[in-house]
Amino acid sequence: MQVQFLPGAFVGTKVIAVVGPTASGKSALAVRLARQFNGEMISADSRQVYRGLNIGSGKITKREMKGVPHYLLDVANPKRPSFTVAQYQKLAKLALENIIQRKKTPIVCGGTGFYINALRDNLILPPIAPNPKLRQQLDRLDDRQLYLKLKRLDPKRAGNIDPYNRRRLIRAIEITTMLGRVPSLVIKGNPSVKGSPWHWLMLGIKLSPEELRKKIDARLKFRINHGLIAEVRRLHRNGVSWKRLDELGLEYRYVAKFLRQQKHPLEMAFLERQLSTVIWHYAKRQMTWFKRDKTIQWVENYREAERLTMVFLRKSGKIIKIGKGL
RNA sequence: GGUGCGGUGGUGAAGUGGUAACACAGCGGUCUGCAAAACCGCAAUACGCGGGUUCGAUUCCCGCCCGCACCU
Repeated sequence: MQVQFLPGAFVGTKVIAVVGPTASGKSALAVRLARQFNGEMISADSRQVYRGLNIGSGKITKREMKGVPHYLLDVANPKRPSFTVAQYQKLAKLALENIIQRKKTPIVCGGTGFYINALRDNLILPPIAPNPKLRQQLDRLDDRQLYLKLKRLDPKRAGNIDPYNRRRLIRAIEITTMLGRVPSLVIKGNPSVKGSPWHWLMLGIKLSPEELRKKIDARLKFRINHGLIAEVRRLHRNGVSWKRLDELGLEYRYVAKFLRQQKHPLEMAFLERQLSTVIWHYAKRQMTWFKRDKTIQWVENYREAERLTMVFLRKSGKIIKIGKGL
């Protein structure tokens, strides 16, 4: 019996998330769910938010969307490193509310675990914007000095921070420094979580390491043969600096290096191998992030995802079944 | 055939008469405004083979094997 859901047939405070490592097939599965369960997509990908990063970021194409609306794609300018989790949280929340209001099922799909958590757990992100001047100043200090400084300003935070990670050290100091002026906002130490007003079904795509590696390599090959290099070249011509491309990581970082060095075409093989392992590293980092989240239910195929979704939506939701016999 | 140089963990590459750096790859992990980023930890059945010198050899000597270069 075919089960379908009529538009507006259930009221949702429910949202579905599809997570998993890169190249695991999240988008395809999520779109399929969206079509079956009257959903709309919210991307949770820190690179797909940028305009012009398409092939390299694996952004879904118009065609692959199959008519399902997608949010949080192409919302930022790649030239500037302005986009952050905080920004994402804000925009995604708006999109989420909008979708829910229209009685659709929001499906959050992406591989940026931090973004998903920020949205889902309503992380309280300190209301302190990055301060470039202060950062520049702090950047002159070495790790040890930064650590000691933080320890003086906010011993609690110093207690649980990674003392060698200067990027985070700097941000922590930035927060306490700015926070000092606003006593009412003292969330020093380890800030927290507000909790979500919605119910979440967390679906994770499970793949064996071997399978995943194969998919990564196949996809990479495809990208290289279908305009990846040209995309990066174009981005640079349009004003995205080499430095910025480097920050963007993976494909953008290594293809940019490749282009800059003007290497022989033979070096292409080297580029491909290099990218393959770097992307693999990334996938592993994603896995260690998702592994920690015990609320994720791991599925191996669409059927399992579909089943869980059905159960999830049915719980206290109004569902209309349309069987053959109806 | 001769001469020279070299053979160190999966790969690259240091080094020492008292059993061996480092980098990469591998594996594990952190994560509250750059998160495809940044950062941390672990393991390694590693000194070509056989002799000799020595208290002790990966390090010195001899022979052999293999690679590279040059010579005939």
